Amino acid sequence: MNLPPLIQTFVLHFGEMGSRWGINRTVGQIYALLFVSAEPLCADQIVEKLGFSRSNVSIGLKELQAWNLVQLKHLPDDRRDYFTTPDDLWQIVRTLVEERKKREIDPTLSLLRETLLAEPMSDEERHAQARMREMHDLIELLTRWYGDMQRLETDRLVQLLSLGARVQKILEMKDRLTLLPGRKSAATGEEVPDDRQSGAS
Amino acid sequence: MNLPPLIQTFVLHFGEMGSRWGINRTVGQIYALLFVSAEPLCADQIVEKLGFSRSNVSIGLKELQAWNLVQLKHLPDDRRDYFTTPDDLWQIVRTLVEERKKREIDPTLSLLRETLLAEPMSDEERHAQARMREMHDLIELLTRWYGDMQRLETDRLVQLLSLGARVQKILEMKDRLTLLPGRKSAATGEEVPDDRQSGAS
DNA sequence: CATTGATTTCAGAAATTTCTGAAATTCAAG
DNA sequence: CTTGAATTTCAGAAATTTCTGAAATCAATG
Repeated sequence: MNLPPLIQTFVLHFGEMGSRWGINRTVGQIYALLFVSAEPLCADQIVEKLGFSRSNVSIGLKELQAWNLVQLKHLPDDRRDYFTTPDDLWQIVRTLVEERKKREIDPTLSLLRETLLAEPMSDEERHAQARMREMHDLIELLTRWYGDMQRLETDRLVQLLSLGARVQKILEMKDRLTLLPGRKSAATGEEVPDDRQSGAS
Repeated sequence: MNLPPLIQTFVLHFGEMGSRWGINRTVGQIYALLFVSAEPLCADQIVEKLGFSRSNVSIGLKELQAWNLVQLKHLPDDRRDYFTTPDDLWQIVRTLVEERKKREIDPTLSLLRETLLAEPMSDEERHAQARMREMHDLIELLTRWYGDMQRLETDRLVQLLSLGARVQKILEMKDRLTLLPGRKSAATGEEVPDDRQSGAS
């Protein structure tokens, strides 16, 4: 491995982490390297820096492409493919979550839905089914929430995340508003009379 | 494998999913089985139902205990350990997230913090460090947010999740309130200087 | 349409992970 | 203590995953 120490540390760490996430070490390291590199790299440069075999790098890059985690660039007068990660970290996070959802959550939801249609043949199965329904509902709640967040613009999302627990206060305010008779909930967004005086102070 | 079809499907699926999550198939299956079982099970019952070797089950259970994912029960006049999963699914989710954070996020944050202290020796390292800082800040934002959510009572959390994108409307309302000069934010009840974090993008 | 260089494929080697059965350990009760 | 049921440990077997180098494929260029 042929890297400045700071970068090497980072690359090795991501290799390790990758393997805990079901991503193989090589792929994790390649990604980490691309992530910190100022310029796009081609396969041979990666071979040179990480010391894997050419074919291994090739397969790793293909996997990263399958996950939509890298972008292809081309330099003029050079037909090699050069790879980078998106500059925008939020974009990376979105992609990561999206792909994991596609591969893990969605199939699980389908399986649960199917299983819930079956007629239980025993108390044992009846109980299992009840449990699966709980899981199904919870995953669906989370998924729906995630879908909503995914759609927000990054700035809004960051704003919301930064708010953290303080959003709690807003919910309490919403409750107060909701309690006022003859009004619709501000939170549900149906008809909020534009009256900024009401909840506050 | 000695299970009603409905349960078997579920157990096998979770075995597969487990392996994508860096959890081995056996452990995933044991967990799934415990999850849908009405009664606590002891190691031998698991052996009987899943057909693994006794020692394999023993190791799997130990791993689940290390993850805090199972509870121990004892029956009167029986010194075998019986295992269950918590009834409350939200508790399960909390534990899962907590443990993954402990094993994956926290070490990564430490590594990033350390790396950011080093003096870069080249432009290459300087760029890498800038990138790592972005990552560090983003993870910290997410972690902090997660900490806040973790602390909410389940009911509040569910309420918040159910709200989904509609929370957006509330933020807009908050903005309107905030814009009025010389006022305290109705939302947070505190003085409102600008939002703390401006994000890592 | 042949040449050249880049890239991918693939079969087997190497490494890692998982699994097993036998032996060792633990611990409550006699 | 001893006994015996329950559990854990551990060394090696089995299975799976990762990695390699050689050969095949592809695609731009003269």
